[in-house]
Amino acid sequence: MPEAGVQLTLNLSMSDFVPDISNDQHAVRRRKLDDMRAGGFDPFRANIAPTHFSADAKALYVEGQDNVFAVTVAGRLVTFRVQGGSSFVKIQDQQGQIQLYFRKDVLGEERYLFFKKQLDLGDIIGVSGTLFMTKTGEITVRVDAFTLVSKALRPLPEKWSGLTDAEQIYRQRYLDLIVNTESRHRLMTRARIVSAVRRFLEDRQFLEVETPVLQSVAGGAAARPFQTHHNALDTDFVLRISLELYLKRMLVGGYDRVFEIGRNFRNEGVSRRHNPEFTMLEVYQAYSDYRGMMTLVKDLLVHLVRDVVKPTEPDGEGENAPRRATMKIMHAASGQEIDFGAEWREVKYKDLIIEKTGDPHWFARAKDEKVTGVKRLGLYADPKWEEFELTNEIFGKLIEPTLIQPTFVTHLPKELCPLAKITADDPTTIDVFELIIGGMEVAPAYSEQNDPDVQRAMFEAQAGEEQQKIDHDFLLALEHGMPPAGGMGIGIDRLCILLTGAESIRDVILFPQLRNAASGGGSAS
RNA sequence: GGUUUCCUAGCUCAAUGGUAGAGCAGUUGACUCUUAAUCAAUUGGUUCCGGGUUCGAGUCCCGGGGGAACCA
Repeated sequence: MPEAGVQLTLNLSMSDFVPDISNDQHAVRRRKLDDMRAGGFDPFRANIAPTHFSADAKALYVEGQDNVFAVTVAGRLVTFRVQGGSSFVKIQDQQGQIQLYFRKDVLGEERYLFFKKQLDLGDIIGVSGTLFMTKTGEITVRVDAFTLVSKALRPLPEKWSGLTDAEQIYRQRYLDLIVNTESRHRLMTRARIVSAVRRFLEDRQFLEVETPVLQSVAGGAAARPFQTHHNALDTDFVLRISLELYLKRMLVGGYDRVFEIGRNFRNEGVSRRHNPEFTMLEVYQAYSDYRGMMTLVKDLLVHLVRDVVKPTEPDGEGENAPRRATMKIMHAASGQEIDFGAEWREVKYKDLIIEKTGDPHWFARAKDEKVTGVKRLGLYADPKWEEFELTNEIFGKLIEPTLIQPTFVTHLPKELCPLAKITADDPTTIDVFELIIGGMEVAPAYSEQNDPDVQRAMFEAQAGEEQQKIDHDFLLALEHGMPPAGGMGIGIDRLCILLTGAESIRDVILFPQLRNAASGGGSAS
């Protein structure tokens, strides 16, 4: 065995850098890098100018026109098949993979040997050459020249199984993206969804704005905020839990159609459905109301399914049947297909509760009768809960999870949200809907409360002992007059779970929040 | 926060309480149209960390760390 100490010697000034993992493959790759540098070539100082991404390059090829189209492409080496004097490898870029064909008689002895001996899976290279089709029908670049532009000092995960360890997938997402095609596509779809949402709203004259993350009062939702501190101002801040109150100030300011796509932070549990930081879309439209928002959100989701996700289904029998466009997306948890193309159900909250309890007079029952009723349905009921909480337990546990197809649940009890307008003919409910899809709340929307006096009363009632949590600056804004408006919010992460068929919120967030990794020598106390 | 469960080579996984293995990757060699290329040889281990039981612990027990699922 050669001297490992020599192999690991770095030609860099940061000589006290010690790799956390040192293994044979790492040492071999580092030695190759050292050899290259000793020979006067440093891959980290090299670059090339690609003319095409992989798929675009392949699309250039015209059948029968071998070695006519010249391209320069770049990417990471993901398969490496050396076969004596000729070799097939594949590189991967943002669009996918493309095969490259290296020949000793084209490149010459020296360059071919460099290719064969100094390159490893995971390295990033650029090549120039011409397109041709192999015997087996794969469009391939016949390489005339190549450059190594980045050396991978660590090996890629296994090519067939990919990376399966959930922890490593989240902590080293870049590896997941390199080797797991499904992850790469899912997270790319997320990026496209966000981008399509922006375009959809901009096409309808909505302005995208950015409001503060650091706030004095965390308003617009009921959640525990993260606390932080500004040193120079010597002031405590909280991270926002909602976008709502600042966007409404924009309505007061005369921006009639606004939206923000931004990160919210909630200092609560972490689960398959919850990440401490998550992305929220909120939209406000002056002179609209919750019914206007209903049309908007439905148009938006139909657009996203049809033009971004683009699901297909087999058109005919058999495994090789052609596929046709559909509006159905598989919902793994329920085993059902969600059909975004069908009529969307609209139903009042009260009607769902009455249906579930079988009691047409449920809302007139005394509190102890409601406690009994909830328990009879097999749920836990705490006598200390408010009446609306008892009722909402039925909705949350027994009704919401069963609403798989897109369903607008309207006219929720007014206690559930202090920021919406009271229904004209029913003082116990508000003019809102919650759009439920796949058993999850996807989008709540309101006819926004713009009466400053009613709003103040609602805040005061809700705050109870914690009057200091009332956002008086927001109330001051309302007193200057806010136009009637519809407002709507969509949890982007949950939307992406639905539209990509993901199982967990962590699968649609690039870097989900985890505990600090074990520091290696974790000692027992 | 509770219950269950997982952590072994770079990766994917084996191993009745009894010598820690395989595939891929790597290394060496052969091979000028391969498709998880093939063939031959071969390197590689703090079994998450710390204790304990035992003649003997990857395996059993206790504590800790991290992940996952379910519940709250």
